[in-house]
Amino acid sequence: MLAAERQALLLERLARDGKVVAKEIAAELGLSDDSVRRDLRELAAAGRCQRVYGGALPVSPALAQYAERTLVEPDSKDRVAARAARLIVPGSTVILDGGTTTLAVVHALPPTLTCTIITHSPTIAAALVPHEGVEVFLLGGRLFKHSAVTCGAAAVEAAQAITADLFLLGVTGVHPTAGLTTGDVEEAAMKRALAGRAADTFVLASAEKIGVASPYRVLPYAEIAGIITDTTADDPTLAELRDAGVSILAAGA
Amino acid sequence: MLAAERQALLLERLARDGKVVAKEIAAELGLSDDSVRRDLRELAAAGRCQRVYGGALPVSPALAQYAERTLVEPDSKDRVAARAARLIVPGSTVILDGGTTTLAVVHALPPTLTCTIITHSPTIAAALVPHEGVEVFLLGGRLFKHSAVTCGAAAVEAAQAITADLFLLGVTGVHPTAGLTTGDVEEAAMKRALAGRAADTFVLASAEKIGVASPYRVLPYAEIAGIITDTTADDPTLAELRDAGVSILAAGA
DNA sequence: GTACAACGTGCACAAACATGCACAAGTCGG
DNA sequence: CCGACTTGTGCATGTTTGTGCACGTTGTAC
Repeated sequence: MLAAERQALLLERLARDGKVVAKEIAAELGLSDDSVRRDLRELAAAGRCQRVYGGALPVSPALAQYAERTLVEPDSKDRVAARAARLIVPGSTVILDGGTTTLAVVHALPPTLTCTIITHSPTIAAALVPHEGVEVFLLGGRLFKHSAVTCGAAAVEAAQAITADLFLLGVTGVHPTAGLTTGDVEEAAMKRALAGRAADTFVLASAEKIGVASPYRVLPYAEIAGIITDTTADDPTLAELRDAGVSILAAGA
Repeated sequence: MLAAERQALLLERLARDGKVVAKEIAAELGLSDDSVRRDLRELAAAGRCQRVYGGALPVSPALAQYAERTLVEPDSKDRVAARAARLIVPGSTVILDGGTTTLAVVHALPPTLTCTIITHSPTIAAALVPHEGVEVFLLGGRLFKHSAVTCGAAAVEAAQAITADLFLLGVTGVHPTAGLTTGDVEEAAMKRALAGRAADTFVLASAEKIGVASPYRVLPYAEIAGIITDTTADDPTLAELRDAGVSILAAGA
């Protein structure tokens, strides 16, 4: 096993789990603890991870926070994300929205996947670094502290320059009459702009978002290709949507 | 379970529940009360929580950062970063380069600082999220995996749209004849473009970078306002640079 | 004021660590 | 084609660091 290969794997684990325990990895890969420690030391020197007693943590505490959260409660988000990840065809160009659900999509990606991912979330971009085969394009603009994504006029303008096959859209509410909604007007505009740049838009909405309405409308149902949700049997809201002609992709448990 | 991981979890609980009871956490995580108490003591010493009889309470996030730095002995990067942070005038617009040294600058910023920071590093952007008073503008473009910053034509173009008072530039080598250098040609071009957008450019170079030459030239000495480094007495290279008219800012220990 | 819980400290043990060394694989120049 | 050199890996060494227990002390509650 090559050193570079090993280090790439370490970074990947770091991004996925939010931590790496030296001894565990060594046992798993069948090599000495020393080699793993050496690698972690090098990565830390290069500023790509933070060395701690017993293993290593990601550089950005913000990332660790997210990783920790998803680790503690492996919830419906992960199931939805796994289903969404399967929509990404090798070689295609995909726009990834910001948010914890789309971040989970990154963690669900096969490590060997080759594609182009466009995003307006620095967090998503940072999480994609270990994925060697993924070309990442970051949309610039003013950073909105609330959700840590770029929004506003500059970001919308930057979006106009790109075209993609698929847009994975995160929302905070999916409601039969209110439609697809989110909590910030600028974010809504940005999501709308991104939807306009992709051939197909799929909405990622775990069960707790179904039937919920947030203040700002993002898109009409006519402009999306489908909603990915974890199937909690017969949700009445879901049935209502399906009757209205919205395509539902169930993410099995 | 890693010690750092445990402490992160404690902080998370602290933020979520507003308090932590030592005994409860110990039982929940299946470790001794002592370890939890030790962790809480350390966190309290670092100013990240307030120790009380039976557990701990959160402390205002604004105070936390200051205290944290006083305990941990600053390495040369931190000293350089702290000196650089003092160059940032409230209300000004600053371009922050990518890299571990500039990331250290973010950590060295006073929590109450109000300014605008432009960066091409998603990591820097994410780290700035907690700084309420800092307006963050992220430059979009292709993400370079090696150093996790945006580079290339699109990023350079995005840079043309902005203007700043100050640019804090990170390099991998400062050499008397080779000049200011870095390890990637695209990165060098991006750094050059950023330097062109700021009134003043200061180079951040901790001691181990002085006298080192990397493959690609970034800027001639004539175009920078000065170099910030930690003063390791009389480095011959440093003297040579000073003789050549380069302004040196010493970051005291 | 007494009882009990929480606390800090010292100590011993174990785990993780850095370092030096030896060996194998690969590279380069002769 | 061969030998000197470099590089990476694993092992053995001594050192550092974290952990849990025992003990005496301090704070809180009744």
